[in-house]
Amino acid sequence: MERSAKHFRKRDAILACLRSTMEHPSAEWVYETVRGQIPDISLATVYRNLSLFKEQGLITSLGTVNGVERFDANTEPHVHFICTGCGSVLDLHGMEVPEALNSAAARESGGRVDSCQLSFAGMCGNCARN
Amino acid sequence: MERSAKHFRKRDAILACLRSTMEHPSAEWVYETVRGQIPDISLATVYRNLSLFKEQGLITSLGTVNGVERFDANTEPHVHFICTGCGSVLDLHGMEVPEALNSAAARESGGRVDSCQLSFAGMCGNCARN
DNA sequence: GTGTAAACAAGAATCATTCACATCAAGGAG
DNA sequence: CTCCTTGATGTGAATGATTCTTGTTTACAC
Repeated sequence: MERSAKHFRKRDAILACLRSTMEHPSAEWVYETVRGQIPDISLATVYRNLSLFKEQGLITSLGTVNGVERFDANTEPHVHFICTGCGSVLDLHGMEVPEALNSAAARESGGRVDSCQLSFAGMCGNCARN
Repeated sequence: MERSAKHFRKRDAILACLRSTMEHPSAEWVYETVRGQIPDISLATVYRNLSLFKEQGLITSLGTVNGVERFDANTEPHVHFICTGCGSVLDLHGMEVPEALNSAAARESGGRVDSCQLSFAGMCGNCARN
């Protein structure tokens, strides 16, 4: 049975927020941003829905940057650059993880490979200048 | 000036512990393990020295697995397999991150690349069977 | 209306990590 | 040897991100 849009107002707003940004945001960032439209949303709702989306495969986690988890609504495999200065995260385009690595990983681990993550860390242009 | 070995007894024990295991351990694991030899070591000392070693480049961090940070005394670039079931981490040998990606990352990010991490996530042989 | 189930808010609880501060050990100067 | 400085440490409190608990609200089915 279809549910009304209103029933999922907040859940949808959280997902829409993630999908409309290139920020690779934290839970806190999503909370602050969604609060602009829906002032009575709570942080627990953001956390609850983020982990739901993650289970459902609608978003992925980049892991933690400076102790806080960062999310990405772009579930296509792609490469990240993480600035250790300011914590910003960029997508790097035009780079593929060679497919051969994936099956080699499955073979070597003796198990099942679900995902793969390639990321570079360093200083972004801004932070490198300071 | 050289310092006596005794002055760094605990610091050295922490580093030795990291170097003698393939566990990719957490701070807690290091604490419990070193405590076998040095019962009066404290968890703060473990944390303190781990972040010191990290600054000095003697160890690297894998990032967090299930909310806890994991360390690796093998600073050679290599690939990891992380089991999302039991949290174990394996080294995958015979895989290189193509060098071309590194310079492409530096170019695209407009900054400086310090490190690179490639990891696969999935279920290890044991966990996949359950 | 009544019942049901999911979504939610608020705040408490948890847990990894860090901090503040007092203490201790080692080495050098006198 | 005694004083002094320096860095390493233990203890316990503090922090901060994340999760849990409980009671409330919402939308829908009957």
